[in-house]
Amino acid sequence: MTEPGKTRSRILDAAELLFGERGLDRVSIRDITRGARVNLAAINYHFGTKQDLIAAVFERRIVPVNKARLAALDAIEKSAGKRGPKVETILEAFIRPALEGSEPASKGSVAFSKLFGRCLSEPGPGLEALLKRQFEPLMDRMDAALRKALPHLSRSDIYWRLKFTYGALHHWMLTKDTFRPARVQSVDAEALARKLIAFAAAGFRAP
Amino acid sequence: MTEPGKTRSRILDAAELLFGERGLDRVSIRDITRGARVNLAAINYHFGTKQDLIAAVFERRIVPVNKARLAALDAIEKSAGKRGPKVETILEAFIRPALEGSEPASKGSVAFSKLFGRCLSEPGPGLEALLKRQFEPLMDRMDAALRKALPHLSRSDIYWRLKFTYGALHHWMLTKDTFRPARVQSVDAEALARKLIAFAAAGFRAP
DNA sequence: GTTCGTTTCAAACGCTCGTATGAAACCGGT
DNA sequence: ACCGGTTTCATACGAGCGTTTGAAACGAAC
Repeated sequence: MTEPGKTRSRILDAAELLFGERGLDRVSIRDITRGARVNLAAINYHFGTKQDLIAAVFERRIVPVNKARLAALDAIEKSAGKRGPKVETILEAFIRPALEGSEPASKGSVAFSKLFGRCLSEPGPGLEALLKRQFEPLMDRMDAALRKALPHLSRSDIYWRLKFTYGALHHWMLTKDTFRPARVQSVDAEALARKLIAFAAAGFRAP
Repeated sequence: MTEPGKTRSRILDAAELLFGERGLDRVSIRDITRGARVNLAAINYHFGTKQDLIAAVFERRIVPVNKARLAALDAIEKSAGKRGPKVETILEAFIRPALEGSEPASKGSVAFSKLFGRCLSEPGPGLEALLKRQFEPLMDRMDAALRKALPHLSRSDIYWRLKFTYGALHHWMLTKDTFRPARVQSVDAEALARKLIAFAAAGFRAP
């Protein structure tokens, strides 16, 4: 018998690792239970369907990331006072928690980054409702903050420029160093955040 | 017996449509042969493995797109003369053919857009060599053109800013209007290209 | 009509999948 | 010790998968 009380988290850890490495559909329930060293039926018992497990794996990471994003927005709005925060600061509140949430000092780090990129690009049937619930408040807050920072920009332009920004972010999280030529050095999340914030802030300020 | 001589292209069309709609792994060989109204063994006969079929589906679209990109780069370099083309023009040469290639006046249009976004974000084992072959010359040309247009930028910065740009492009092609709020109007490829070029050109010019 | 290479066909192979089931084990409360 | 709810277990179910195989059909050349 597996060590009691740990089955659930072992499944979540193994699933996260494998889903990150190989994608959601190329990982079977048996792969996960093998990796977690638990019985096959444990997934059904603890989570229900594979789709439910996917949602649980994702949710345990995205919820704290988006909470941190909202908290960061609160903090920057509070300390900016009447004029509101600058574009760079707003983008940082959006980008940094995602990158930090995907790079804890654990071995799940690369896995979650890829999983994050994957699930946010192609949620699949089970995740769309979860994503909508999770992201609508955050996107409304981002929209409001960016409108204040860039009052001449239409909401439509804000939407599209924000979509380009998170498209680039998700793409990086998913692909990391794929196809990077040898002449370009790899970057960590910190450096990537700086580069993306500079790029996107300039893009937001485009005429 | 299926109408002779058409089997191969019927398979390619059906596969493209289904891979685009549902992703590579969620579409079985039987789904494709059902959609194409051909015999199950036809895929093995004409293409070999499923992986080989994926590569063939993708290759028949990406090759003309990248050819058009290189031709567009040729044309703008020729007509710009000594000073070289502007960043916007370079980005247009990169972005527009991809969007045009994915929106022919056929019913495969949305399918290829998603397939393009998907394969370029996560190629999978069979496609990496093809992608490398297809993209290395293009990326070298883009690098050279952008260096000329922005001589103060390091090659590293050019690489990362280009990655953000195509990350955003691929993300849009894959997700289109997912999560777009009702207050924002949908855009066609033409309008998207204009917006992304403006955004990215400003991002390239960031300090 | 015959031959031969190509193409299509029906069926099989060997395997894996996600989900479900009933029994056994566990643990805490009485 | 007994009970009951929870958890783990081994196994089965029903279905589907990608690949292969040998025969039949086809079409062009002689």
